[in-house]
Amino acid sequence: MGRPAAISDDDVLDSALKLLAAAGDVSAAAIARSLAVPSGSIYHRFASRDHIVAALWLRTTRRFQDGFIHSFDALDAAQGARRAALHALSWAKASPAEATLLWLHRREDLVTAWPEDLAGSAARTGSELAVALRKAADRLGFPGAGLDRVRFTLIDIPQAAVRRALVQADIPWTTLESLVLESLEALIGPGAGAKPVDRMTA
Amino acid sequence: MGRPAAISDDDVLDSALKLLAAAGDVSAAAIARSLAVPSGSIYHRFASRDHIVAALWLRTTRRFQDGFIHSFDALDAAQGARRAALHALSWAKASPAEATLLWLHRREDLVTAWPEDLAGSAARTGSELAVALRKAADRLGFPGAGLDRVRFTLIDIPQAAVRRALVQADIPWTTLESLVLESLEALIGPGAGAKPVDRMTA
DNA sequence: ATGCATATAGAGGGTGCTCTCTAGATCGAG
DNA sequence: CTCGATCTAGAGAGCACCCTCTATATGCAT
Repeated sequence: MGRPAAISDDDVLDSALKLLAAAGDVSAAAIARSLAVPSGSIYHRFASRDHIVAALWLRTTRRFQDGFIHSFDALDAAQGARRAALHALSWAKASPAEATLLWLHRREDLVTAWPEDLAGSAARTGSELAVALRKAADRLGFPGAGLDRVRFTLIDIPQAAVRRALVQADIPWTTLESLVLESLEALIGPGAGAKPVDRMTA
Repeated sequence: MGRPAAISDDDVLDSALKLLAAAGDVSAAAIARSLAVPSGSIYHRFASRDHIVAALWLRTTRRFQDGFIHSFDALDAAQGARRAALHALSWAKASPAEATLLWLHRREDLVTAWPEDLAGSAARTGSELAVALRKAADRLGFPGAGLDRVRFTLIDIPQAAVRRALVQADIPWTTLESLVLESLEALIGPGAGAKPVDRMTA
């Protein structure tokens, strides 16, 4: 088999995650320092710095998304939606560094040029989410452009709650859960979306 | 008076904003290239790269925040709240690059080390917002910890809508306005916050 | 034991950025 | 016109980082 590896691929990604959450960016050199190996060893596994961060982004996205999509496997659509919305909160609570990576940064800021050989993987991951949302929207009774409403409710608002938690450490998770659930009820609950709120006069 | 300046401070900030929105980060060298002046001229006005980005962040925050806080000057509190929530959308629509700067990046990622001499300015800006929110929360009938609810409704949810618009260009602004207003009505409208939604059984 | 596959080890070339320093240009005041 | 103030002009020192290259170590199969 050859000489055993001193570090694993996941070691590199874990180190990159730690550095990213702390400093806001990563360099291959910093990862190597953090792992106490020469930078050459890093490049033996990953073709470039961008490959490291892209792989980390993919791993993190899939870790979140698997649980998110799985949340829809409830008996009825409404309960699945509630579980999915709250999943972002519980996941972020358990994995704040990964949540920071996904939702406090832009993917294109993390990865300067997305590697060619990971494009397919990224596209597949994106499609999975799109399909799950489309299905959830249909089951909830929001076909067509109603998808925008469902996505805002199940993704954007929960992410906003997570951002708030990451920025303001003293806010109780229960408060955020309530706010997310109340919004959900108003936006995609029974009888929602019928008529918009009466406009302001000015 | 001395030799007239070829570029103004605002020219530097405008250039920095443009580069930031496009590439996700700025260098003093890139700003100099963009303005077609030697980098020395940049450092004649700003002590460091961090001073440039910090000044830009402050200018942008104040531009948004002035309008936001002003929105509360309505006859009744509820209307003021609606105007404030929608202000984020109209401002972002008019200034997408500035909205990108404020809400698609973390301040600490933009500015490596916040300059000492701008700390007071930043603190003052933060306090202004805190005071305005506190006052709005009280007027809306959400004292004490109710502030968290008001902040989520008037800041976090509108920002989530803006992020969605910046990421997904084809979503109609009217859709986002409806979603923001409906959430607002549910979270801080008349009779809101009384009882949380009935919990899921699992 | 020998060979091959697989890793580590570590130096260093090339690049780009931050910031400094000196020289020169351009204005108003007296 | 001369002086002082203010700015541009531009080179370059110092530094970090990306990535490559060669040399060397370690394990399994035969």
